[in-house]
Amino acid sequence: MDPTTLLAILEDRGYRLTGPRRRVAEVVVGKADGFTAEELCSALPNVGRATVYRTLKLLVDATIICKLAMPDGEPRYTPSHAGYHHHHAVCVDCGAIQEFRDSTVERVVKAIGSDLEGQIVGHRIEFFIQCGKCGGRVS
Amino acid sequence: MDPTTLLAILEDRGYRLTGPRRRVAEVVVGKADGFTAEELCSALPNVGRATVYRTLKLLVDATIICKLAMPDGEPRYTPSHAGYHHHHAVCVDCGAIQEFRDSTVERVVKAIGSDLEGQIVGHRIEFFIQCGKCGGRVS
DNA sequence: AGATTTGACGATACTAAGTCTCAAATACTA
DNA sequence: TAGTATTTGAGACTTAGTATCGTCAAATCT
Ligand SMILES: [Zn+2]
Ligand SMILES: [Zn+2]
Ligand SMILES: [Zn+2]
Ligand SMILES: [Zn+2]
Repeated sequence: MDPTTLLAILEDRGYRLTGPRRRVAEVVVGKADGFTAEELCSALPNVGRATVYRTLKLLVDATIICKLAMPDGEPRYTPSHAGYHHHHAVCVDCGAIQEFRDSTVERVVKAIGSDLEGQIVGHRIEFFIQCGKCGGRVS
Repeated sequence: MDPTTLLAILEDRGYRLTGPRRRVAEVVVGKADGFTAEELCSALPNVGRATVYRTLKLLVDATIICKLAMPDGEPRYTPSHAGYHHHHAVCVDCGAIQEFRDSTVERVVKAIGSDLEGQIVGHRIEFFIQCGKCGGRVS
């Protein structure tokens, strides 16, 4: 996604197109392999921390980026390419992210849900990998 | 699990059975529905924060308790009943936790892994539910 | 039992990640 | 372009957890 499209989506949702948001958009779309909030803050020294975090929240709400958690719980953000429900495989060494969707997974999720007491309101599925560059076998 | 068994496991792993650890064990085994680290600190005002966190880490390493994350990322701990690999369904309202294991899930995980670039080194699967008590349909 | 060794404790300082506040700046609207 | 609601950002604050280090006590040895 290019910055202009990203900003258009925010505009459609009723947000103003401000300088700081433009600058955040510019950086976010360039981070194909995901990033942490702090990385973004460092990359944008003249945008306030609060604004960076606020904008991240807007982008997550707009499903322009995804927020996911590393094994230790550290949050990581990644530009979302798919327009639909999906999950992520994250390289634990370099942070590279692959999105995937698998209908079998979703079917199984539904099946398990019917065996549990209560009603499923959400699920989280994340795979942790070592990518090819980082020493993992390339399948 | 009763406190004595829990402590025996720690002892087997080479740790000393100290007063603070006994007290932590006592409280942890009573929290069937999971708890946060801060809850544990409050429940044990005469055990230092550092010791509470250190003991939690020991218990996670010994697979006596599981550490999992709520949708917003807040960590939650829960006594583990299963001795094998499993996942969790957490009530987003009251924090009640169900453990589950499903061989289909694990098979699908393996299948997806072979489609991804790199090698899977771990996975996280969590379901978020509303339990019966909290308004969710009882299936 | 008493002495020794070493692991564990806990008060406190510190760090990291993120949120809140509010006056000032800015983007849209008419 | 003036009016107004939104947004910004410096910095204080909060929350969750870690590091330090002198003190203490559990296990071991004699
Ligand atoms: Zn990698
Ligand atoms: Zn899914
Ligand atoms: Zn519940
Ligand atoms: Zn599994």
